[in-house]
Formats: sequence, structure tokens, C-alpha cells
Amino acid sequence: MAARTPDARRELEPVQEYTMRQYMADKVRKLQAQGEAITGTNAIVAAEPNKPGVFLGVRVFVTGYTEPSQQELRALVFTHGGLFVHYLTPAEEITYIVATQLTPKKVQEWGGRALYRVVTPAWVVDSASAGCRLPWATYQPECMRGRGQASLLRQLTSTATSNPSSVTQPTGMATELMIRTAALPPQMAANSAIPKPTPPIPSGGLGPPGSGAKGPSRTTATDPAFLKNYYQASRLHLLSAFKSELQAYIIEQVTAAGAATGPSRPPPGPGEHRVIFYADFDCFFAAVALRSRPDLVDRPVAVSHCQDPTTQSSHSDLASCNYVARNFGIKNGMHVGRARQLCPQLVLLPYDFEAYKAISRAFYQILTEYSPHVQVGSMDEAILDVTHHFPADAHPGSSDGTAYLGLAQRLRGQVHAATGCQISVGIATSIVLAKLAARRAKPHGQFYIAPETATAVIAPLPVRDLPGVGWSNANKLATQSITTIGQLQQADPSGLADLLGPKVAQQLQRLACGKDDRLVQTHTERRSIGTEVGWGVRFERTDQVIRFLADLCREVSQRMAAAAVQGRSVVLKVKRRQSGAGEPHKHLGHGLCDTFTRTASLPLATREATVLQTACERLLRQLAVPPTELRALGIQVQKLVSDTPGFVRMVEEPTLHTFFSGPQW
DNA sequence: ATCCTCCCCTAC
DNA sequence: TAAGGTAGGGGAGGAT
Ligand SMILES: Nc1ccn([C@H]2C[C@H](O)[C@@H](COP(=O)(O)OP(=O)(O)OP(=O)(O)O)O2)c(=O)n1
Ligand SMILES: [Mg+2]
Repeated sequence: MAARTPDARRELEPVQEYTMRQYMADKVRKLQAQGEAITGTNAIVAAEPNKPGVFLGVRVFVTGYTEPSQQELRALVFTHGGLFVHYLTPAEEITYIVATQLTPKKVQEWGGRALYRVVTPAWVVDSASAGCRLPWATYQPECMRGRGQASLLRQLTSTATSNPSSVTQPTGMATELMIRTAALPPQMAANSAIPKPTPPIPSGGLGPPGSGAKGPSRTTATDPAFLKNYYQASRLHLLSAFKSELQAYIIEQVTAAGAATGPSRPPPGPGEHRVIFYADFDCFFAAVALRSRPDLVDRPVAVSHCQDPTTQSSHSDLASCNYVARNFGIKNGMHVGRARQLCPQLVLLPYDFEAYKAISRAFYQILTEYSPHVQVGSMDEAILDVTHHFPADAHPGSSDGTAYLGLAQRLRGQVHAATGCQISVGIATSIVLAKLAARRAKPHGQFYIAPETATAVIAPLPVRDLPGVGWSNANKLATQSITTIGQLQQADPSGLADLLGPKVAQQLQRLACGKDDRLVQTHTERRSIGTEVGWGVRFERTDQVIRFLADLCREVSQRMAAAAVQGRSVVLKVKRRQSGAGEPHKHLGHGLCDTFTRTASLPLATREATVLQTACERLLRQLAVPPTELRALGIQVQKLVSDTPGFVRMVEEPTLHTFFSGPQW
């Protein structure tokens, strides 16, 4: 069975009887965004999953854009006992096809079939709220009813305003919002007036000097120091921020070495024989914590912010757990409460961000001694092309991989000596295979997958192990009984494309067959820089929101300076509490939200915080979310342009030169 | 066709 | 209590 997201798992109480149902149950929970209560109009039905099924025994297929969204429809169908099918099989049973509009081709294809009943989303919604299945014929989309070009045309041109099923709230943007946005003048307007960003409010009562009754919590975004505190404590921020630091470092290394010794040998091309190492620390954060607590190595251990051993229901995340803990079913990302259910004797240890950074630097330092072709996976994970260690005459045919394993052994020993932590190394002729080999190698081992045996070796592995198969894709595949890589190898390509989309389907099936011509890339051009906070966002007033937004703009501005880029487009991202959603289980978390983004073009490439701020304030106004409903706020700058080389960079960019001593390969 | 915007998904 | 970030791939649907 496919793994569940932590969020879905968290909320999983009743275990459903059928696989399909279980899939849907998970999906619903996943969609509720971390097991918050189901909200809005859907709550009426979805909150009572055991209610007798309006759609019992009914097959439903949803296609194209719908409102409510496909996901919400799925939830409705499932919670009322229906069967949600991912693609249309040659009809043997009655299948309800839910669509707002159909292409002429589909009208023709489906219109004549007795077993296909094409209905609008309103049929699902109305039937659900009516508590019985309503006559489908009255819910046919116009294009089906008329069956003429004229009505189809009308349908196409009127979709924006016609809203047949106003029963449900829109998932995404509120209707009111669409109107406002549409009514606005073109975004050029942002360029003309040059409005100034809102100046800071003197002291209206925000800020830590307790503003009367109950001053803003130290852990809430109303506090001026929030952003800094938050980033200092956020592991996910650390992961992302340090990854880009590493990438910048690797680029420097490569260019510096290139300048000093001439360009290194280029990495082998797609068709050529390659030897790839995939190196990854074992339970990284947990292993670091255990360095100073060797007494605990044989006990189940995990790293989290929650240190109180008495709390039984904490929703603090486990960042990493050791392999002893994994034997209890504990996984990275799980909440403390859940982990304690699985293993009451679990020991929690604190984070040590500085140690992770130091160890990661040491790790990459060593890696660059082995090859200039290093791709940063994360703090604790890297891909190396080490082909050049194995002269051409050695590898054809050979390959019990002894030589490769020897080099990996040496690397592992060196990393362990330098860091006190273990890595595992996967070896293969492509990145996917090396990654799968690394998984097999864990913990503290190494494994080589020879290309001749690859397809057979990976066939029994769970499809979830493939990069690109996350929670959603795994569950889609599971609906077609594809749970192993081998089954994916055999799957019908066109069915797969219907299920996953053409690109993803093709890519995954290729990967499943061990086909992967991606090169180890030391450098890719950065295309966006952004920042986002989805925790502790609790505002009362607009001035507080504006102030926080300004912080975000300054943050991004600084990062752009560090990266020596400017940008010509800003995106504002906002999460809004879903109506009806109560406080999330996770303390100060965002809970169940709708997400919105809005883009503004900038007149000139810039990284001026005030310019970003002005644009973002405007976008925020467009979105018209009441401050109290905000649960996350973020901005992203796109269409990046590098500073002209030379003094600007030297002046503005914080130094990376002290990151390390130097390269030597 | 191809581009753009607004999503969703994935990985650590 | 608790620290649910971030960049990139990709799809749907509208504009051009
Ligand atoms: N949901 C997650 C997943 C990972 N991490 C952090 C902590 C991990 O230690 C580190 C590396 O992630 P890995 O996926 O490599 O997991 P581990 O290194 O912990 O375990 P292993 O690689 O042995 O499976 O990233 C996290 O904070 N939250
Ligand atoms: Mg790891």
C-alpha cells in the first residue's frame, strides 16, 4: 500500500475496509490539508463520512475544469459511497461523467453512449446536499443538451459568468474576487502612478511593548522580530536556505578550479557510460544528535522542537528519526503524538542547526575532492559523477562493480572520520538507479546496481521509491493496482498518460525501466527567489499585515542582493483560512486553507524592497482577504536578471568566500 | 503553436 | 504549545 502523507496519516482514524475506499479516505484527508476539520459547504456532508451513500455503487469520472474543484468533487463522491474512477474504461457499467463543458470531440464521443451519463458538477453537489441522487438528465451540460454548435459556442463564451452550482463556495478565488480583479485596469497601472509603500505605523499598538490587553505573542507574525526568530527555528527554512548556499559554493568551486587549472574534463554525455554515486547521510539530524548522546544509539530517537516527554498529543514535527525508531513505524515528518503512540519510549532530542551546517560543509568539501561534478541534493545528500575514476578499458563488460564499491568505501570512511556520521552510497550508471541503490544501501552501506540487472532488481520495489512519485501520484497509480516499479514498467503508456499527464507518465515509466539520461548538474540557472511563512500567521489589523509584508520584501531583497540578481515580476501568495475551519491541530499552523497567488509585472528589473512592497500591497488589496483570515503570506520574484558583473556584486553580495578553504581535485 | 497566469505536486 | 520553506516541473485554460 502506498505510503500516506504525514498529514493524512495524522488524521486517519477509522480504517476503511476497501482499498479503493481507503485511497479516497486518505485523499480526502490529505486534501483537508493536514487533517483539519472539513469546512465550508462540504463540511455538511464530508464531516459525516458514514452517512448512507447517496452515490453508493455509482461510478463517477470527472474531467476538465470544474467548480467545485475535482478534488472537492472526489471528496463528495467518496464520502457518499461513490466510486471515483481516474479514467474512463470501455464502458460496461453506467458511469457518470462530470464536466462543466466538453470539447466537440468528446460531445460526439460520449453523447451517443447509453452507459455514459454526462452531468455538470452541480449534479454531484446538489445530490449530496439533497441526500438523494437527483435525476441526471436535468443536469446535463448545455453542450450535451443542445448537441449543436451554437449552444457549445455559447457555453464556451459564457463560462466565466455562468455558475450553475452556486451551492458551493468556489475552491479557489472567491467570485467577488474575480470580479474585482477583472475590473482592474491592466497591470501596467502599477508602473504609472508610482505609489509609495505604506510607511511604517508609528506605534498603533503593535509590536512587543504589549499593546494593551494581550500583546502579540512572541511567536506570532505581529511581532516585529517574528521573521528572524522563525527562520532561526525553522528546519525547512534551513534546508532550503542552506541548499542554495551550497549551490553557490559549488559554483564558486567549479569556476575557481576552472580558472586555476583549466576547465575540468566535461562530464560524460547522455549516451556515454557513466558511474554515478548517490551519497546520503543516514537519518541525518538524528545521527548528529546521537553524536553527543552515544548512550542512546540503541534506543528509538528522533529530533523535534518538542522536548517535553510528558506531552502525549504534540503536533510538533519529527524532522528525523533513527533506524531503531523506524522499526516501530515512525517516519520523518510524523507528529510527536503519533510517534509516541507507535513507540512510547521514543526519545526526543533537540535540533542543532549549526552542527548540520558544519557537517554538511565537511561533507561537500570531501565530495569535491572526488569529483568536480557534484550536484547538490540537499544538506545531507549529493550526486557525484565519478566516471573519471575508472579508465575506459576497465569497465566494458566487467562490472561486478568491485572497483566502484572500493571507492565508495573510501568515501564513506572519510566522511565518517570527518563528521562522526555515516553516509550510504548508491552506485549505478544513472541518477535514478543510483538513488534506488542508495536506498537499498541504507543504513551505513553501499550498493551497486549493474545496468544489465537493473530492471529486474528494481522491479519489486515500491513505486513510491521513484523520484516523482509522491503521495498523489502513488495513490493515482494505486487505483490502477500499480504499486511496484515492476508494475509500472508493464503499464499501458496511454492509460498512464491519462492518469498522470503525458510528461509525468512518460518520465516515470522511463525511470521505472531504469532509463534516465539526466546528467549530474553542478549548476542550473536560478529562476525565482522567494520567501513564505505559513506558521504563526495570526493578524488582527491590516497595518500588521502590511508591516509583515514589508519584512518579507526586505528579506527577498536581501537574498536577491546576495544572489546578484534583480527581477521583473513579483508573485504574492496568500493562504486564507477556509470558512468553517477551526483552529488547526498544529499550534499556530495554517490549517485548512485556500491558496491564492497574484502576479505583478515590474516596470524595471529591481530588487528594491520598497518597490516590491508597493507592488505586493496592491496585490494584497486585490485579494481582499480580511487580516484575521490570513494563514500564510509569501512573495516570490521571477524573471530574474543577473547584475552586470563587477562592482555591484562585490559591493552588495555577502561574502561566500569564507565558506570554505579551497578546492583540490 | 506558444505564452502567460494560477494552480498542484515533489523533494529535502 | 511551536517554528507547515522553497524552487522547479508541469497541467489547464485563456490570450495571442
Ligand atoms: N519531512 C522531513 C524530511 C527530512 N527532514 C530533514 C531531516 C533529515 O535528517 C534531513 C535529510 O532528509 P532525508 O530524507 O535524507 O532523511 P534522513 O537523512 O533523516 O534519513 P535517511 O536518509 O537515512 O532515510 O532532512 C525534515 O526536516 N523533514
Ligand atoms: Mg539522509
